[in-house]
Amino acid sequence: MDLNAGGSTSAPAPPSESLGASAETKEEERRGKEVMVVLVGPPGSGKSTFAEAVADGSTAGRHWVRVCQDTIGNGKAGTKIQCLKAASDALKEGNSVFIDRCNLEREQRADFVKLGATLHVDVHAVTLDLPAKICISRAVSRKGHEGNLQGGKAALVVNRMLQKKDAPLLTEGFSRIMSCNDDGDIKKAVDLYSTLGPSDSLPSGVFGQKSKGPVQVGIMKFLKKADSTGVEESSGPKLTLGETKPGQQNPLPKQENVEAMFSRAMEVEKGLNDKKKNEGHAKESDCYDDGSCTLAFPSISTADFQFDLDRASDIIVDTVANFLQKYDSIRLVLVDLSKKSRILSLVEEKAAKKSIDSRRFFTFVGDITQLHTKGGLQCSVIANAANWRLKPGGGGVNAAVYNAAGESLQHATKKCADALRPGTSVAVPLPSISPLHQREGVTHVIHVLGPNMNPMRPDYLNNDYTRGSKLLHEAYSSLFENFASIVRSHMGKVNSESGTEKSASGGTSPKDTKVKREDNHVSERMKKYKLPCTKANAPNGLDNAMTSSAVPNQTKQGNNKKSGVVTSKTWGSWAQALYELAMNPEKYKNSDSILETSDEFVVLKDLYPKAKRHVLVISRMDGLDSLADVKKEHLPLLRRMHSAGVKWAQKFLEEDADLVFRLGYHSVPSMRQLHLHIISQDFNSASLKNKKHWNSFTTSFFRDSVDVIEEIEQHGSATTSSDEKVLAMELRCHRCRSAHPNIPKLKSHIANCKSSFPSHLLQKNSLLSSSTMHMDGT
DNA sequence: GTTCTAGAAC
DNA sequence: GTTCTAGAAC
Repeated sequence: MDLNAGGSTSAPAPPSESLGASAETKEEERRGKEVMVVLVGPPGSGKSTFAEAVADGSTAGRHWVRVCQDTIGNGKAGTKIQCLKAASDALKEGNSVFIDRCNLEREQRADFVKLGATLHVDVHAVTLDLPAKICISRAVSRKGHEGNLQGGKAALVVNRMLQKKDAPLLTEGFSRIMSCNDDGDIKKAVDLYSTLGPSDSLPSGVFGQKSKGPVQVGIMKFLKKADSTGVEESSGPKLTLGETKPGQQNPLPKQENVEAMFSRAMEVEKGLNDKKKNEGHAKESDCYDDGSCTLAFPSISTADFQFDLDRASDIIVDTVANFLQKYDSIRLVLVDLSKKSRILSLVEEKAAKKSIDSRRFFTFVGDITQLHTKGGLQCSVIANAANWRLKPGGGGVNAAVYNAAGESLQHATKKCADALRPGTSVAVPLPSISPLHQREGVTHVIHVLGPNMNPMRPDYLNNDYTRGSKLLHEAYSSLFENFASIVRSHMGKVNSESGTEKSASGGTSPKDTKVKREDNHVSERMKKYKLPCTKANAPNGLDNAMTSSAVPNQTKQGNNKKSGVVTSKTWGSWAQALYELAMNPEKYKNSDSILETSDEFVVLKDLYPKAKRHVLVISRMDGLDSLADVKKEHLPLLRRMHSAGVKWAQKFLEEDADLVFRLGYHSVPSMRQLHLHIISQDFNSASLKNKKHWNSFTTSFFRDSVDVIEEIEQHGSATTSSDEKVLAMELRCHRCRSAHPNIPKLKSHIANCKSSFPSHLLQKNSLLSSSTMHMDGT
């Protein structure tokens, strides 16, 4: 690492003012050569040693003053204000200063930077960026430390401090930032400052920072991740900013200078990236040429669904930026028919503002079904603004895509999904017989359903833009992830010959990790539920995204007929496990978790039991998702589910007579498919972890089975008055009602609380214990 | 529903 | 430093 690169320039005096060479102007002249060096580093990083070494070893006639907060109060630790005063005085007297305090947080440094600006002196940051271990061991072992920070206390403090560390940035107002990563760097920095003559100045910019440094990261974020472009460590003055001509003083960067620096820095980085790309990523341009990595998509929801264009354009730019950051070698094109399209111009404007790489995301005016033949743009994947039935017709993009693709798209779509929920998408491989495939080279169509703000269309959101924006965000994310999944499998095929893991994954290693994690997550869940992996639910790294969107809410037809298939409540993919089990219990008959199966219900041990005994009686009726769906006609079912629950409680009581059981439903369940909880009231379980868990079983959120049945008998439906607010309530013991500050404390309380249960539970037949069982004979 | 994690509280 | 929670992601 060449800390000296850029040269410490031996500078002749700047041209002085020609008029009135008074003492004052001489003072002015002299100013600008003083420098304030803000040392940044935790205790033990060697700040004092650094400052002393320069002050003592200065060979060029510059006078250095060390301002040390640990000694500033008559040899004892003082305040920041004292330091500021001392620094100010020293600078005014023509000295240069070292600010010898930790200065790890931006806020801590800000006042010094400000002081420098006021006095028109350069402010440098020198970061002593040694491994935490070293700092701790030095801080721990030192004796007689000025600030009395040594021993075990020091380790604690160093660790705490490092957690809050903000690396210095040019934008804070530093004209020069220098990082020392080891003792060698420190020595070079000490030499550099020691040999700095009274009228010398050092070049501005960032020096000696590893690639993780803040400036680089910021730029990389715009242009590409450091790891993927392989830009080497920025040793030396990559950013030769504010070139200091001999003799020219080096003023603090003003805001516009800083901006100029950044844009230049970005150019430097960009050049490097381009170079790298040309050298090592020739595939990328191939990939764009054959269109295999390009997705063309229309603006979702902004036409017939009347979504606000301004909001939509924000969401597009936002999701695109996120997506491009996550993946390399992928290109996105927003397409609209009209040249005057407002959404295109809004998106263009906002994308430019966000500095999104225009080679990887741009807008295109044309027909999305004729991009190749009419527009000369090759895109292997196009998105369709679909309707929820995934049917052809309607108008706009949907009609155009189905028309252009022919019947084979309908068949192919049907194989993948029956319907879509707003905010989701489904990728459909386009058969090669499709004219769209043959003529335009489109291999996949991804159907997307966005939120609807048009009262004449289904799932009207009534101007609820909170929900609408969320859904639109989800829609684009889902679309892009589906696209990434296609590209991955394409790349896998293309590169399968080379056989290396990296090439097979399309080089998107961060995402690979993520996919693997998801797989683990899914298989873990499968394992826990002991659901054998079938083709339908098998976790598959490449197709995961597609599978999960292709199997949305309704996996079976005729579901929930009463409301026309799509219910108001949407269920995430994770919420489908009970439904899947209820519909196909035979698939899981070998599972230990299933205690009983009948035509009407399945009894399952809860896989994350919240008490010693916790089982679910799951209705098998398709379309009965939760208590809200229950009507009088379901009463016989509810009674039989209740009886089954009582039977199992009885069985458990035979094994442990101390248990007490409660049977009931969650007002708003997290898992789809009506299920009755049978849970022992000890709540002694490691799976009971949070407030929501506790309150869902001990507040009005838990609806006793007996009450539910009675209510439906009387009113025809169960009240849903108790909403999810009660889940956030304070933690109270379910027996004595005492309040507890957190879950661990609550749990230790309930382990010992012997109070009787609240009378309202005792009076009803809500609780089942060995004594009540005997009395009731049930 | 769980897991993960940032950050608040201690 | 640890413990705990709340929110996001899945």
